[in-house]
Amino acid sequence: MYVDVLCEIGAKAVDNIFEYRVPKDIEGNIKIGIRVSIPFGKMILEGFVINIKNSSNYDKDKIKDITSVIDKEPVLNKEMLELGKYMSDNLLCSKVSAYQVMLPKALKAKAGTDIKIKYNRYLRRIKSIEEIDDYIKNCKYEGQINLLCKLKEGDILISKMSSTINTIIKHGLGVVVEVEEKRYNYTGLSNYKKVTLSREQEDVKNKIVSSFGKSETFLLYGVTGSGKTEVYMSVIEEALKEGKEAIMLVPEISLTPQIVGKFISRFGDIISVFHSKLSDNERYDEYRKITEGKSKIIIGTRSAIFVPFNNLGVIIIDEEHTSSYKQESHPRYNAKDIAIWRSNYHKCPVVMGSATPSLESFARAGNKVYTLLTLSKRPGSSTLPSVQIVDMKEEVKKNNFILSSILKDKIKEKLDRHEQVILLLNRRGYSSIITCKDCGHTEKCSKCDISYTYHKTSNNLKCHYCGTSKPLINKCSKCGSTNIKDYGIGTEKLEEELHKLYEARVVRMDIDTTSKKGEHERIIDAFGGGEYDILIGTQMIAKGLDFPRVTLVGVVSADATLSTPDFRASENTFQLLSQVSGRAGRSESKGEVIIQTYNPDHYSIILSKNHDYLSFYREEMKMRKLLKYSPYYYLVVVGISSKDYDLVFKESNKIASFLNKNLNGESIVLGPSMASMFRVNNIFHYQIIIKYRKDDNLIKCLKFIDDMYKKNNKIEVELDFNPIKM
DNA sequence: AGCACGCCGACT
DNA sequence: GTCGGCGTGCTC
Repeated sequence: MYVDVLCEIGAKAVDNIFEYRVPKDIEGNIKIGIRVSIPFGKMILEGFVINIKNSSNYDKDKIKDITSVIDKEPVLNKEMLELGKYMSDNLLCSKVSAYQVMLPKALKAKAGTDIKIKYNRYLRRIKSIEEIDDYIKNCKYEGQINLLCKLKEGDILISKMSSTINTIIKHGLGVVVEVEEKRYNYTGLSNYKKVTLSREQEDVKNKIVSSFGKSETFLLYGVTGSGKTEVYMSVIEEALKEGKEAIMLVPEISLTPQIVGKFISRFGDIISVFHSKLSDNERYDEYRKITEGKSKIIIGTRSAIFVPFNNLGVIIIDEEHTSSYKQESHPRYNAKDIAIWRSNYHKCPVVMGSATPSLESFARAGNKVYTLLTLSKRPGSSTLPSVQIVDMKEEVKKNNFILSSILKDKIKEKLDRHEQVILLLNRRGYSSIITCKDCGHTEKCSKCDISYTYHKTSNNLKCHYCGTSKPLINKCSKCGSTNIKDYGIGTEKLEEELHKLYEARVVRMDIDTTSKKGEHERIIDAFGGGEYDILIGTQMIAKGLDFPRVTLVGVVSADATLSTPDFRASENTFQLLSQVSGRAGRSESKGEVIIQTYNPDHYSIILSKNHDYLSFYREEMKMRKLLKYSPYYYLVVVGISSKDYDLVFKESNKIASFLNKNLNGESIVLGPSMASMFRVNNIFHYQIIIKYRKDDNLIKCLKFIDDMYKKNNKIEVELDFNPIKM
């Protein structure tokens, strides 16, 4: 007996089938989709059995025996094997990576992984920030400085000990603590009551339920607060009644504990939950509940789309417009495409819901590719909040740099009435640019050419791209002047400003305050429970939160999103503003929203004022048509990167001229141009953008390029179909 | 990914 | 003369 094995190594050069012989005594244990241990060169690796056969064409003297069979039952079923094939053919990703991404870490092919980690070790600070800074001043080792700067920000997860860590401990600056990663249990909301659906909700539900057994994609366009979650739950209930299973994707579960709470209250323990903060063990536990048939519903982020249900009844994708459904690293898949593939396989409907659908989805609904369903009313008495736009150009003249007069007054008014306020500022840290007033030099990360962000809490300069930190400098690194000024407002500075202006209890929520597990929920619960008056945060506060006592939402700067170098900047701005506006006035009291901007005439801002999605859609579609962007054209980004600057430049041009010659006349090849983050971690990035409608040569050409550079390990070529960030 | 093979600079 | 730098290519 012989087998085709896909080995664990992700490198492109090894992403091929290797043939092995199966010793007689373990033949009975071999199944397709099972993991095996194999000798590979001088190593012992793991791999997936992709095929079983009786003979082999490979040189009889060179073929080796399988070492052992790892699993009792296959980790990949027939559907997963087919899906992996589809992914590697269509995304041009490596075959192994397609399979690995479907599995929890405990079931991935990876020699030496024994998922039994019960404790995590952290390095914890035991001296004050000032004392650490003093030590850094006399320290000349970059590794220590970087680590100490991180230590000032909080505990550091340690994967293995190093001399750097030992030195820090020896000097009494930190200690190693072992923390048990507790099971992350969601408790159901005790006060949750199943509500009766409105007429409109009932209609929508019936349309979805009547498509059970068919592969159909619905776009559920429902204004914020129109009760999409209730519809999802009753659809899932119907699927369960038919003995089927359901997948529900959400943008980021720790952002939406309230939704999870509702589900658990209604459906109990037949739910598995997947989110980014689960430990490997916890994820494996949740996964096993599914493979053992104990779970019928999975609620989770992107990767939950792969769970091996055998009798899938419905797939729901909430907030379908969010970028998190697209994976931004190696198998660059979009969970929405996987959902549609699985819906074809299982003959079940897909429901994508949003108050501000992506232009792509809404256009498909217009072309009847998706079926449009609408929820236009907010059930009960709550109404959409009133939105006011403030021109910050005028406010600056009055010396109001952070908060406008009107926003200041409104905050005061709400505080006096003991109501709550949410302030959104899509930029973390204290200030975003550190500039020398004498020579104009801006402090930038030495590896990435990105301006440092100053974090006052830890007194660090931090590169938001590569994550390295160094202490704040007090003189210009170019001319030595001490005349240094910081510009730009981040959440930390906003917090400080609020403390100056009001006697209020303020809580800040951004990556820097929520990196610890469970911290997210703690802040949300504490704010919801009235322990704070003002919640400030980055866009992570915009999604899915529901606080009845919030009557004012302030957008401190709508321009941060609008000015990103991305053709979706307007769309993202409109979505963010609409979404954050929906946080105000979730109950009887009418909510108010104040948007501060330097671009008060921009259509994405004006139209969000009236919650006018349809006008925004029409306006933005005109731009997309004019500029030949999605959804009128499909996009592929060919990313070319290398440590060698000259080589990237040369090869990028080669690739571009090859594409120009070989693609059909209708496709547009742009570039090569420097990527928006040209140098990150000392690697240079170029990109070529291809816009196309239909091009039979496209996949062939890209596959050719991909194969060609598989052999070249000096240069990395990465293909991104329908990119979200550019 | 890891390891061997192979071709050029600085040392006991 | 050799030791060792890491560039290149292979692994069923």
